Amino acid sequence: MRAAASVLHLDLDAFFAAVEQRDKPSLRGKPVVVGGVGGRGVVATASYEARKYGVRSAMSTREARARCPHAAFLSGRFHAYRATSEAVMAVLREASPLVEPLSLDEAFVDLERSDLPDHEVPTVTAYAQELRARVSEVTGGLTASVGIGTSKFIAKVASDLDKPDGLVVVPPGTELDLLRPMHVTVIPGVGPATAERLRRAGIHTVADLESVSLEELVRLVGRAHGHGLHELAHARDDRPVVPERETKSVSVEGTYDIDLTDRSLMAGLLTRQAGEVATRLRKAGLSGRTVTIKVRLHDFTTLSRSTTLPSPTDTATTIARLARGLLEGLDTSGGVRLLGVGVSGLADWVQEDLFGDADDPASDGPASDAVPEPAALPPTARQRTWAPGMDVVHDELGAGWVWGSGRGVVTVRFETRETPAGPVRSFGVDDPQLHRAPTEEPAPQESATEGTTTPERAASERT
DNA sequence: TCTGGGGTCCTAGGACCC
DNA sequence: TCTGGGGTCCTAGGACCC
Repeated sequence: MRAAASVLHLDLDAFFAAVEQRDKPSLRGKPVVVGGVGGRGVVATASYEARKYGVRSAMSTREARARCPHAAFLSGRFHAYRATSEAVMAVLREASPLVEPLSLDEAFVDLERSDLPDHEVPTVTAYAQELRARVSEVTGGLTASVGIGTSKFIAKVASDLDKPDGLVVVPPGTELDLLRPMHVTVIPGVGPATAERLRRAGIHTVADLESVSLEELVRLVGRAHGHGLHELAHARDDRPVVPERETKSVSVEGTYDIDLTDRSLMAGLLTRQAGEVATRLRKAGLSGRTVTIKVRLHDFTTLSRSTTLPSPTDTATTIARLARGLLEGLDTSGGVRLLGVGVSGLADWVQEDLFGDADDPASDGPASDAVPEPAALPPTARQRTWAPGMDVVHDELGAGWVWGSGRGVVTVRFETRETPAGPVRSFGVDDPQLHRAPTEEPAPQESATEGTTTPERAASERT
């Protein structure tokens, strides 16, 4: 904890929803929900208009629809969020070279490294107001909530106190007065499980926590967590603002609207995910030794299996083969709702594949999952390279599942016919080995409230 | 038809080495 | 032959965060 209030935390208000409202004037002043729009989607961000109806982050989209049926449900445009986020981070970096982004919409700024004459409360307050104005300027009117305090913990708590569009400075020396009446869940790291353990021990507020001895706390929640909680409960926090963190793992996962039971389908999906992981590893100049798969069963029990190579890889075929091998040891007969592949144990160097695949612990199974480049797209079709598996294929207006065990390039054709009842959508595939079915979701880039195609209509029509 | 996706960190047990 | 630590690496699961 510092002597001066020189740690700033900035949080963009309802960020994803705010970007959508900025870019689509028709959404301003209306409830907007950004998140997964499929059958098993959850809410990432709800605009303040939607929050009035009880819509919250992490709530299932199904429930959000029930609470606020007239909201616009959007699946998100991450390139727009990233671009806006980068503009904000650039503003913060003008203020201080020490900026630590926590996510697209949040960052810490170390004001000790700014050119402020001092860090007295009036000085940092005026400075933060300037910063908020700059953020609004470069983002086309987005608002941010800011907290300033003597540590990361206090700054973060402060930014939460006056949302949205607020600014709170916690004067040095008043930290415990602020924290003591608050519920233990204000402390980062205290989630539902820890809160429940503490509750059973009669600990509800930070003041309660403050009076618990370190030994008791370690007994309750474990060594590392206990020490951390003990410090934060006394408002002691010396964590520095660190601008860059090393990546520890890279992973891709997906939850499917319908539980998977077909093992070859699962193998195909893992293969595709492995390809995405490999691509991202290479882009980042990374490779890793440990390949992990994640499998969530129909009843939500989550399993992981991992294997470690003698040397790092960034090769799609190797990651895919290991992932498929790990799946083989699992009983998935009850159905699988989520599959994922990750690589950890990262090295920032890429080594030539000196040993070929001979050293792989799981060198059985097919290795050919090379994927050809897709051809140029005709206007009414989407051409997809195909590995065994399942995929959502979409154009601007509709979407459908396509799955199969064939390989190669498949063309999916979309047609719109005008009828007295309105436009009718259809789609078909040119490979008899592939099957198709409509999904419950509209095309990912479309708002559900603006879609013109119902799943039923898509299902009833085919070429 | 409750419950995303991409991460981080911690714990605990077993293998193995000295 | 029995007793014993400590340290490191690996695996699996869980809590948490945004």
